[in-house]
Amino acid sequence: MKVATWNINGIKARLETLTTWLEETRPDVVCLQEIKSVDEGFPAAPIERLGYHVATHGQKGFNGVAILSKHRLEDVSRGLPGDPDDLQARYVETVISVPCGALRIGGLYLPNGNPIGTDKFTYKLAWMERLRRHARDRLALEEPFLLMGDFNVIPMPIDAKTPENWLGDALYQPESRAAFRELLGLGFTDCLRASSDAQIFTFWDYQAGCWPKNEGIRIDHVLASPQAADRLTAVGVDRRVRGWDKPSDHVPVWVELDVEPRR
DNA sequence: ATGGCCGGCGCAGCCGGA
Repeated sequence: MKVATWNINGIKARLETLTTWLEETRPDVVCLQEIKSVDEGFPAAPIERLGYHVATHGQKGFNGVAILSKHRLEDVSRGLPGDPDDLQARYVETVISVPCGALRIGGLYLPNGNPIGTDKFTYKLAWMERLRRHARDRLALEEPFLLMGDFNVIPMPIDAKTPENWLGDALYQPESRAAFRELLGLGFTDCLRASSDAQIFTFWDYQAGCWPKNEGIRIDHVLASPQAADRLTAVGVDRRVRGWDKPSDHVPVWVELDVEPRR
């Protein structure tokens, strides 16, 4: 089973890019971030025609997440628990039936947090604390669980081509990185880093020729619970998609899991 | 050459992004 995450930076601007990629790579499940659409405005029909069920959690203008799945979506929940006053659409979770049982998937769009020293950064850290609590509760279920999406955190110096350029940025603050490490410390595996020590990026800014110069960062992550990590068979980043016409500034990150029953 | 983008909203130019 192939499960992917992709910050598509606007579903309406990226629909053709998305359907082309879906037809080429045929993932079973896709978590999307930054759909920048309300639920009613999400172009579900062309995606459903490719065999996907669609669950959205959108808002007007920006943010917004979605899950696409070839398998029926069960128990879809929208929003990250812990703050009823938080109206930003950044988290969606679902359960999918697979041969070995249930696979739980949480798709997230973690706040950017820039500029530091403002309420935006405070919001980022508060959101990460809510995520830690929620993730802890989910891990207690001891089931295969993937927590994936645009984390807006550069975990380590190797995860940026030029880390010194990010020293004043919310994505690379000690507090942001520590909160990400705390998540891992709960028992998650950072799937990409577990599979390779290489420098691999998932985002290249549109500005300043970042893509041709390969001035990238790794901020899109797939975290696996122990029960999911135990079934991990492959990890990849679809880097080539950044070179397509009208690309998102992020590229898809995916994992493959063996979901067959064990004796 | 020392600056260079993009999407949404809505129809100009600002907001938000990373």
